Amino acid sequence: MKQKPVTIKEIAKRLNVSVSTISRALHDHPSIGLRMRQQVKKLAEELNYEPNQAAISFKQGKTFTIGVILPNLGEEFFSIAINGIEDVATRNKYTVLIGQSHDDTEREKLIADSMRKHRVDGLIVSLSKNTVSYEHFELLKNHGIPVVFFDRVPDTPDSYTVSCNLRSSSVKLVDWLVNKGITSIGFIKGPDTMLPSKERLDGYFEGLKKNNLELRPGFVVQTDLTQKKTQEAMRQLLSLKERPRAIIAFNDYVALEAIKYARSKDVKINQDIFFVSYANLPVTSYLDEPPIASVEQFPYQQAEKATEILFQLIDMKEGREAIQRKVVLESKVIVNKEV
Amino acid sequence: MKQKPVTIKEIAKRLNVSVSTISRALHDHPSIGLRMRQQVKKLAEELNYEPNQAAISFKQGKTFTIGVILPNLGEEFFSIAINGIEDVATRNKYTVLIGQSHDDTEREKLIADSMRKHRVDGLIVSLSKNTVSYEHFELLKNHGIPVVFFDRVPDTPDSYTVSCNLRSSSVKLVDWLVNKGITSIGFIKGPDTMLPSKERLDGYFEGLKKNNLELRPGFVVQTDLTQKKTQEAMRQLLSLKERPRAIIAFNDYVALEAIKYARSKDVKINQDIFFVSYANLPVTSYLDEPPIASVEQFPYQQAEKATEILFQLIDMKEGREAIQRKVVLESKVIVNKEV
DNA sequence: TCAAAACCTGAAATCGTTTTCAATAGTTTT
DNA sequence: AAAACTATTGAAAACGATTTCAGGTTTTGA
Repeated sequence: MKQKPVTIKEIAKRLNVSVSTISRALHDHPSIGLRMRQQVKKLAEELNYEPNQAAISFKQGKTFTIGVILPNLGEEFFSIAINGIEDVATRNKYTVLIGQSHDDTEREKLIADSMRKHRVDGLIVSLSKNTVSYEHFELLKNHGIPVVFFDRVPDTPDSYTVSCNLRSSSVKLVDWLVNKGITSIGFIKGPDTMLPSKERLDGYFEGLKKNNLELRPGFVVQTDLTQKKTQEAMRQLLSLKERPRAIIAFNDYVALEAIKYARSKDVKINQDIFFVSYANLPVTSYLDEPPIASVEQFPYQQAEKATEILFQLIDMKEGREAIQRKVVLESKVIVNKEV
Repeated sequence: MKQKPVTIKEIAKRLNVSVSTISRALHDHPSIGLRMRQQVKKLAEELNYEPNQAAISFKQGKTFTIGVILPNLGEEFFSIAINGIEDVATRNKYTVLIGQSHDDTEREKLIADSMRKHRVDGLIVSLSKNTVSYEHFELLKNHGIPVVFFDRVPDTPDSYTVSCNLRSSSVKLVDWLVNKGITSIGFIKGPDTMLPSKERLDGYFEGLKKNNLELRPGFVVQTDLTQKKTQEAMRQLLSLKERPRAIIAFNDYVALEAIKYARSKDVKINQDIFFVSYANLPVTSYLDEPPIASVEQFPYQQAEKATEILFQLIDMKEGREAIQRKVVLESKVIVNKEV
């Protein structure tokens, strides 16, 4: 029952050859004869030999593990992203270590530290909404551990990032609304610490300008992504003498919360006020009055691309110059419901 | 920049003592003098020494890693459960390897295999909905790797499981509905392969009997948890000459899908038909007409308990008899909306 | 004062695998 | 037939930390 694992030594002993031969045979090293190779493989099979990963990691100084730090698996956006990471990792015969920062910078640091101690070969990160400094990741890089960010990326020019073009998609959102005849557009922005938050806002401004609309006072409100602050933001918008006809929300969760609040104030969703947002999460399909449009940010593709870059960084210890530091995917406005 | 990690050897060399002394000093071994101990620790600190986990794993034959296999992180139930597992693991200085079966038994096998190869010290599993045989986990056990299941547990008597008492909560659901004056109750059951599915159904039957209601023909329909089958199930219920006044859905996702379908057929939710379900997921709060009641299954607590048991199994290589094999938590009916 | 106990430290083996450097045997070239 | 290859294998070191066994020094007890 408690059989101890078969080692290469055991096989060597049985075949009366050296361990080096076994190792080479199992790796299809060209200098091993066909007969011997087959013999070894056959016996290894019979004995259910499985290489001791710990020993290999130790010897090679690599763990064949990549770390992933993201805010919250409960958000569909990230759980989809994980799939992209896993798929690429599996393809490369790597395993994935996942940590959730829960949007807490301290926790993020702890996890980064733990990942470093576990000597992951590389790290994929989507930043906590509160993170403003990146030393804990610099530390990793100094230890020779490459780091690639996706979606919630830092603004440092030398870091590797994959993100969506939210500026252009924000412009597109405004365009789309204006095209529907809606010109009174409010905006719920996210935390100022987040780069993607700024991008959205800039796009909103650009969209207004492009359509010759002026920014009305009180039409931009802010949430820190908590339910409470989102409600407060929504309260502010609803208290305006002249309410916006449409509201661009930071993401679908914010939109959901805002919709919920508005509904509680007897606002007729998609009649009095339209909502549009970002992320296009599957969960919104269950609402009877979902945001009428949402910007698809392709979490799977972002994560996939980030992981591919990470593996390039892991593999090529030099010649990194060839790798693009900033990858920007085009996002897409998805219309959920025609008005 | 590409500084190679400090080893115990390096410290030994600098202090002109042996590596054994360093190792002992760092572990507070009693046989090391106070002066030496402090000296070593000071230098280790200065050099930012960090033990090579791979080397330790290798030497000790333990990876200090537990594996987790669950159907789908995208389901809030499981992403909450993960938190419980992570917390307990962190407390025990373990890391967590996560794999998603995506409800595919083949994938589940592959992951279990990969976990075994990575020599995880233990495994937490919530079964894929399609899994009917458990050899792939038996294999792990034969290799001395303990396995603990939670929520979606197998029916084998000798496995360690943590689950919720769904039978009793189903009875409670029926009681609650009857108490509201609703006696015409339909039931959307899950796949027959799942033990928890059977439990729910049994509870439903028991609840009917207890309240002297008889099972009406066509009132029990089945879904395999896909959207399509859920819609089909709902279609069947709605096509009955006498429709049920309330429907007990397998879980919140099924309920959401069923509600969506019903809505599309112009059924007035919470007027014509009431929905109740299982899981009590946060996401349902965004619906304007959510299931009026849901059975809270305490994913965090289930996962936490399962992980605690796993660590008991890992630590006590013998004396396992003391550990309870079947832990059943009481579930609770949560009322979302008074009728 | 001398033996015994207490205290502190070092040498070396060990874990499983990979890899470098040789070494042998057999084969081809000249 | 000697020289030069080629093909195949082995021996041993290395990776970093832990641990057993033993050795040396100091302190304690009588």
